[in-house]
Amino acid sequence: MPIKELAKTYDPKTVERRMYDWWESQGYFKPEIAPPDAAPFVISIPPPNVTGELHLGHAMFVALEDLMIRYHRMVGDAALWVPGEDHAGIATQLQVEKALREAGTSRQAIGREKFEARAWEWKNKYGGRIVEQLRRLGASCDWQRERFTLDEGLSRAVREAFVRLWDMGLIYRGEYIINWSPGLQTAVSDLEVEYSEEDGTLYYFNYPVAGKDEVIPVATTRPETILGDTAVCVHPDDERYRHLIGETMLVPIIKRPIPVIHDTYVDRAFGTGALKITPGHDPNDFVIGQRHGLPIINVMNPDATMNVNAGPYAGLDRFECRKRLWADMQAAGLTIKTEPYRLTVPRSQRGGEIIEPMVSNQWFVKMRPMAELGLEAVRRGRITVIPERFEKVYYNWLENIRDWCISRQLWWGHRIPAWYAPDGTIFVARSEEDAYVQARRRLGADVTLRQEEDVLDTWFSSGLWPFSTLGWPDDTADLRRFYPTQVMETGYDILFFWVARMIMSGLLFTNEPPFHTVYLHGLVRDEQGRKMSKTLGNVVDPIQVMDEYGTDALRFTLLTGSTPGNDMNLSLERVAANRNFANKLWNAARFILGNFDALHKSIDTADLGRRALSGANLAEHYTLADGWIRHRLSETITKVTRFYDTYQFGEAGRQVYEFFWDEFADWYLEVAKLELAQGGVSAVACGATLVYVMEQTLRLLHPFIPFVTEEIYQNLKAAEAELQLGLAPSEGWPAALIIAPWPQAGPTYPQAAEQFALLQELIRAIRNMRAEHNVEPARKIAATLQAGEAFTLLQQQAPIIALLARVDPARLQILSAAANGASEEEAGATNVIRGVTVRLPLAGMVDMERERHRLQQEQEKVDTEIQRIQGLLANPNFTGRAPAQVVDRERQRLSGLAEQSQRLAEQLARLVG
RNA sequence: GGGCGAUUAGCUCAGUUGGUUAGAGCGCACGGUUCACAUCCGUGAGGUCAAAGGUUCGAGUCCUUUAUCGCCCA
Repeated sequence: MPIKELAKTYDPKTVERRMYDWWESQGYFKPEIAPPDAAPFVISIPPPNVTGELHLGHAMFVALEDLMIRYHRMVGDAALWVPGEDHAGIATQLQVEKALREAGTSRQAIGREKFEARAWEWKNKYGGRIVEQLRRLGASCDWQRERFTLDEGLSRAVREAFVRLWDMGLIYRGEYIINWSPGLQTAVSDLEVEYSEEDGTLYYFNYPVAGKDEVIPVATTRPETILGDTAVCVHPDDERYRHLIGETMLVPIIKRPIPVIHDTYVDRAFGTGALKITPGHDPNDFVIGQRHGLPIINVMNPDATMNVNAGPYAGLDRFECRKRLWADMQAAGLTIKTEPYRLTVPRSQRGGEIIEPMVSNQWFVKMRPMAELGLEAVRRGRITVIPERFEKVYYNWLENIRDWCISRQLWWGHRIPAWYAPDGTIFVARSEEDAYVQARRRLGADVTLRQEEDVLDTWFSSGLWPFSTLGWPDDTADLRRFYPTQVMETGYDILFFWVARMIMSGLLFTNEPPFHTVYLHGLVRDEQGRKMSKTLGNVVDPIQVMDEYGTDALRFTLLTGSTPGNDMNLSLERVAANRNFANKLWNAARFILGNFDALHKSIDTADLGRRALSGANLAEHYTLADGWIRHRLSETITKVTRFYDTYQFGEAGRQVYEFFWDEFADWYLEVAKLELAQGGVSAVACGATLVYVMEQTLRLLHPFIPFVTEEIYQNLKAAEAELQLGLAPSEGWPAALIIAPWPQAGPTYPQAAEQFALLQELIRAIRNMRAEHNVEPARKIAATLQAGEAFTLLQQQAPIIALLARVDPARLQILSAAANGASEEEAGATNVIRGVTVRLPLAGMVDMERERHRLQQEQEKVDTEIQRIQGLLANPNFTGRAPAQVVDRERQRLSGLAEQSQRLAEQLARLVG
């Protein structure tokens, strides 16, 4: 019966889409495929911007989260990955506005309602794109549970949360200094402002005292704010100015009178030792202003032009105003000097425009009480952060948290559920109806309400994500079964923006931490460690990488090349190497499948009923190599599972990689060629081992590289079933690898492992000697092994040695220790491996002088090591304090080395003599 | 100003309770058309683990100081 032959190389393009669609159609992404009593394992996706483009940050989180989800699915948990997207207020609004501009209109021209309609159109048009791209990465999300922050359910959650916060007194509205983005014409939160050190100018000038011939010199970096000054402040103990406290000053040019006040906040040594106070446009001045009951004057319009309070400068842009005002002050003789100055400029995280601190009427969340909850949860270990060091960062931020400005002057977002009565009374309610009910009760039946125009910060809704996506505030079945979630995996750059806020709101609204573990990954940078940016032109597009190398290669690279919390420099060479790994798996499978027909015959001719093939019956027929590779597989399963369970995914991946390539492919497969060719029972045992190890390794790798592993698995399964080889796993072939049970470590074969290791060393030694002496690779040579205790072992395994070291089987002599060198007459290369002396009689090919030198060097190395260990063992501190295991190991090494040294000495003596 | 991270082979990176002779991929050198794979195979070279000090029987790993680069907070 012919079985389907695999292509010579693995081609991701023909597999990925088909496989993903199949998985999804089978319902494998749904938690319901696990038994109803299975423990849930839930991750809420970090919702990407609905109109965004896939970047490597997305690829990173998908790789990590999909790995965890797939692992837990295989472990048998009810794995649920809740997908969804974020409406990303500012970003999306900007895109829609840009489109409107291109169409020759504007948001203001079409009005709020039409704008919102356009934004939804935009969302529907481009929103599918990012989702498609997540699928492309292999994300095994339950798409039937997909949510969007602006959908009806989540909007309801937002209103509910807002109302509850208001009722608890944790939301307030008022005039405070906030960060104003003139370009976007909205307030932004503290987190959305970045500070950059830049070269600027410090302007020194004299503040004239009204009615006197005195002045107070002050300095500022922003002269235009002079127009909003409401005081000059000096230190109470400052001899220079003390006598002027209480005097009235005149604001330059506009000549508005303001007082001289005193406050110990002033640093006498800095600048002139006197401060101008602008409560309307400086956060520190705002605080001083409050302390002293100073009036607040706002001198700017929302677009950062000067307003009527700026008198003659009204209408000018702030920077133009700065120039003109300074020039006018110069003319008036008020200026002293200017000097270059390094200043800290607040810039918008989005777009980088200069942020203006401005007093404005906004909505705020009082953070202290919530922060306490958030701190407690982590302090008491209800939430663990990986890596741990970010806990400190988290504490530090929450301990110094400031109130959160949540209102945005945008149209795309959750409109704040607050209504104003004509008299200014605020009614916060879950719906307009509710607001009216409240209002009518207070203000009479004919009251009319106007809803707040502002929308909420996008992060307000994101903060509810882990529970709002599961149905909160309703007590849904999903919420009961899947909340709290288990792991929150995301980039460390949004620890404050998002993670901390989810923790706080989860604790406040659901009384539970929304997840027990926070796993933070780092940024993906370019090969030189630079941040990827469009302007630098070093952006790597994950789609292109997947096109070229396959999704699995990209995933494996991201997963094995990074450690939690650390940035990663992505190297395309590494992606290529991992593509090669996928191909290696593919070809190993191809080899195994290619032998199925022969195996079929072996089974028929071997004196074994097919039913007797499995398990213990076959174990009797395992060869040394079978025992060895099965032993190594068991060890690998144990180790790798431990790494998965402790979030050391990179190490887990590397371990399987090395096991598969360096041990299974490089050694076992080579041995298998021999066994299979011989036929009979041992061939059958070999076939069983091949299938078993291959299949188990595919399981270990599936969470990393789902596509190639599933494709191979399906081929293996189909071929085996067709030929009825009886080599299926004991519990049968699961329908798909994605739902196959996670491997359990099988029996170990320590003796086989040790013996095979000796074989490997011997074979490597022979290969090494061949290479050193330039023996043509194809040439079969003679070899003598003086085996010592390993005599029986080596005799039995002689065919393997012959094959892998390319020794002529007829001229491979294996001698017991007693029998001494039958081929002494021949000069040759020699080496000693553990107790075994290897001699290659390479007549005429060996430079005896060089050989002697090499042996001497070898012996020196061994002797140095012997001395080191002898010293160690002679130290009572070591033997007394080191664990017995460690001491024992050293003792064993010493005896091995001693023997090796002795043998080397013998060889040297022979050469000399 | 406070805090954190990085510094390991030419390059990109691993190295998690301190325990043999510090690893991988790529690159490099030499050699290979062995019927799974040249996206491959074999062999090899290459590291005072940033520097100094300390703890310890034992330090890439823990502590202190310093240097360089980067990030976060103020």
